Amino acid sequence: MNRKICLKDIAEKVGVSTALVSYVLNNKKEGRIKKSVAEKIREVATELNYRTNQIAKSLKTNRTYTIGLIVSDISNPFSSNLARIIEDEADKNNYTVIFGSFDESLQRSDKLIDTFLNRQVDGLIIAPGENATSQVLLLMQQKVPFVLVDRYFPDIRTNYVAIDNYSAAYGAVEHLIGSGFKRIGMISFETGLFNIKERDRGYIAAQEKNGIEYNEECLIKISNENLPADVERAINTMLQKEQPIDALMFATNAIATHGLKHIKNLHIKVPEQLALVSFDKTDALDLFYAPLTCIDQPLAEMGRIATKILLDAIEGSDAITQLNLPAELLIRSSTMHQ
Amino acid sequence: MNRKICLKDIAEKVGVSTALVSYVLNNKKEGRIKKSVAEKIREVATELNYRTNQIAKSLKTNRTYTIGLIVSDISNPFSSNLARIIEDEADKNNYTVIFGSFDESLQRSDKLIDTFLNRQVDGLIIAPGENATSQVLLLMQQKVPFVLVDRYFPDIRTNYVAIDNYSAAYGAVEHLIGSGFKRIGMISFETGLFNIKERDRGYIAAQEKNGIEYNEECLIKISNENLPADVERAINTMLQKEQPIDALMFATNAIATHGLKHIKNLHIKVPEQLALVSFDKTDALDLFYAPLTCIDQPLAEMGRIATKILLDAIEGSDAITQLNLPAELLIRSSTMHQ
DNA sequence: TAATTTTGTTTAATCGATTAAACAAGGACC
DNA sequence: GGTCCTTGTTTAATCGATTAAACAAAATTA
Repeated sequence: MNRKICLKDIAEKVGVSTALVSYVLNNKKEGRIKKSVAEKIREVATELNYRTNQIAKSLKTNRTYTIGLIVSDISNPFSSNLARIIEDEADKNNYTVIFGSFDESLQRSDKLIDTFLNRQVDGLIIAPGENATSQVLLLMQQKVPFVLVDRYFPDIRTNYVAIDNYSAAYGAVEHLIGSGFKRIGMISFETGLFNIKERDRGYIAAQEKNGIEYNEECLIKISNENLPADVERAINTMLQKEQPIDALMFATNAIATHGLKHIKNLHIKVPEQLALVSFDKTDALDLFYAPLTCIDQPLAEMGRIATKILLDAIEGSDAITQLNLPAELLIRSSTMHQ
Repeated sequence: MNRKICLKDIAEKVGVSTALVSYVLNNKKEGRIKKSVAEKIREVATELNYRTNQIAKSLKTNRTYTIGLIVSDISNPFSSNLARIIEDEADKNNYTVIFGSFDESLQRSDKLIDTFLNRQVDGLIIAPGENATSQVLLLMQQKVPFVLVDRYFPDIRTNYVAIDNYSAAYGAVEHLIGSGFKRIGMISFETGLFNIKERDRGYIAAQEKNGIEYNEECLIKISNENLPADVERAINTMLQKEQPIDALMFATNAIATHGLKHIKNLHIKVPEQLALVSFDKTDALDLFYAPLTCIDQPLAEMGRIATKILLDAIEGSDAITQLNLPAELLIRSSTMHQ
């Protein structure tokens, strides 16, 4: 790259000190600086095409106006949509976002946090993985401003914005039961993640509450590693029981996407043979032959609020905000008898 | 945040100069430093939980190990998938990615470039918008390392990685013609973007080459602003002609997604009444009742190569690499007569 | 007129690293 | 014993900003 123009270049050209240039370009000491000089400085700055070196500025001011976004996979539509909201909200406040995906690996998220802190981000927005409690505790101890989104730890007092997963699942199952479905399956993750466990719990509770005996075989927890194969196997299992399921719930959009591909291949009629509900809302769910009834998380709100909370924390607030927003159940063809 | 540990803290605790600490932690002057001292320094660094201040380091070394990714919308699956590839590739080389979406606004992309350059990114990966030529020329003039992806300008000699859009569209149309479809429509963007215009050109050329007279009414170019409404209108128009189309091609995944929703609502049989082809490959296209024949761009390759080219440029290479990769036509139900 | 205030600007320290160059002490060589 | 290397470490400049404090000159007040 070309040698860059710095304050000194402007200062020399105008014949003043760098301090004065800095004051002018930052609009400080407004009343004190002679108008003609200020004008001249601004003129020369534009003429030389001056560009603030944020790195130098950050070193001195101890603020990078950067926030780090850590998610499991930025290419998951949930994450990329969230990223977009956060980007916009950050931008409004002159922040820039750096991001990283940890693929549910504790080691990778450790490394990401480390990298981002080295880069002196002003704060972090994290959708933490399983077993990330020690990570989070460390951040608290180091007094790093951060907020968790989507996923959180009920036992740790941190900022977080998420939905009420229990109620969301509960509501979805009640809707299924109300629509006449009786043998409701669910594919979920074998995980310690609280948000997922809450979905499981809601699924179970709604059935018990409505006099449906909870059948262990109907809640299949798969691993993230072999997602596609595990989903297929789970569906096959639940359909091949002597009492096959008549409704199926997907705990996440990733499970749903693979589940739908399989169900499609099996030429199963939805909802006649099998009703379906999924968490999240994606284009893929819309375009399935029976558009899916889904639990639509208020992504825009989550992203906006999370960013807001983080920026407040960065500004020094030590309030802790914990928010469980309601998710909306969008009822569509996949659970409606014709 | 807590006061941070810096080199000086380690130096004082060990009783040496900061220079020595820096040498040790960066593994420089290997042979020269007494082993016991080096060990002690490393020990104290861990003990104090030292964290390099990358900002300070960057200021001195003039390298941030950051690359800026500028796309129209990070939440578009094409962009987020690309972002993920770039992230992984960057990470392998110890780079971090900052991103920004410009929503096809020239002004916003100008601002993003400005912000990123102020932050001293080492280089940029850009999927540039319409009329961005002056932007790009400016980057060249300032000798900023950058590479364009997906979109590029044929008249400007820059690094780029994209597909061969003309051939991709041409091939898709030939496939349609070969499958017996005769009145092929296309919904594209009214834009100056070369990659889109190439798709249009391929669409037209393939028909002419195969003795199908090109009908202007069958290529409808919409605007990005009212995409959903425009897509619906375009489809209606092409279906309501006295000679309705029997096949339709979507120029991008965004057009396709909205188009499919509409076609679904119209209960059109695919491919019996209307065959469909789309650029890009997304889950949504897979889950449509007739999985879409699509032009699958080699995203992973594009992302990897683009990153590689950029890193080379950052390292000082002034080679210009221009790559048009072939895209694969995935033939699926939406164009196959039963 | 002297003291004080205001206006306009500069000086110089600082942020936390890196790194060329200087320096000191010990060992090898003639 | 003097010269020259080696080895091991420190000094000090530097990156490009910010900003408290100092300073000088002009204007106001007493």
